[in-house]
Amino acid sequence: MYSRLLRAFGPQDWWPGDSPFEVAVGAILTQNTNWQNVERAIANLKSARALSVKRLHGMDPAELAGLIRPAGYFNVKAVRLKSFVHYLVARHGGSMARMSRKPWGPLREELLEVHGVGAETADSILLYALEKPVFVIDAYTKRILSRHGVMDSTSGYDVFQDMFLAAFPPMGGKAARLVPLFNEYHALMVKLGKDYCRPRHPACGDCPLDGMKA
DNA sequence: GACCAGGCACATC
DNA sequence: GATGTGCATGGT
Repeated sequence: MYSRLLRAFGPQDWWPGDSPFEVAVGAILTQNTNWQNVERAIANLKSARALSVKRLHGMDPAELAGLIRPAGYFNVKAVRLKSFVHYLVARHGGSMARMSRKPWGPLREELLEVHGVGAETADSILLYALEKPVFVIDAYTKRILSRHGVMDSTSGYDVFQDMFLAAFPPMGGKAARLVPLFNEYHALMVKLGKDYCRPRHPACGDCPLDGMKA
């Protein structure tokens, strides 16, 4: 699947934030939200000089909500951003670099404890901000795999993720090599989901995956 | 005007 | 454990 998608679409050069912290903020803002709207919110934060751990940590949630308004769910996401920043300060001295020194297994457990950070957001932060070898499952991935008969659509997040990981050989101490692959693979799934495997489009005649056997 | 977008927490059965 | 609901803006 990866080979076909890469051949069809080319590298996606995905999620280029200016810093790991910005990527983590984007991961929360993009929950169930178009990335274009997230970019507006991030631009607002930047022009307010608010895109830093220190500024967000001290900011009133209502003020933060006003800045991230274009991303939707702004009241909810303001609280979630505050929760994440609080966690980052309390557990890692406010530093993504220090956070990254921990193995991703314990980090994932910590992130899932943060209010507003679920499995996908946690894995997105681990892969795209901290460059840990974790595969991200999202609505696109679930739709594509279930529609192509690879997975049951009702299966949970971990079932999808385990299936993906099982498809790769054990890497031992070289798991870091999977990071660029997982990064690109997930981005290609999103591309396919956006352009071909859309909701209420059961048949997509020129899908790059047509003819594959599950 | 309907549908969609890189989820999550919480309530209810 | 499965299912339903609120959260909200902006593009197509």
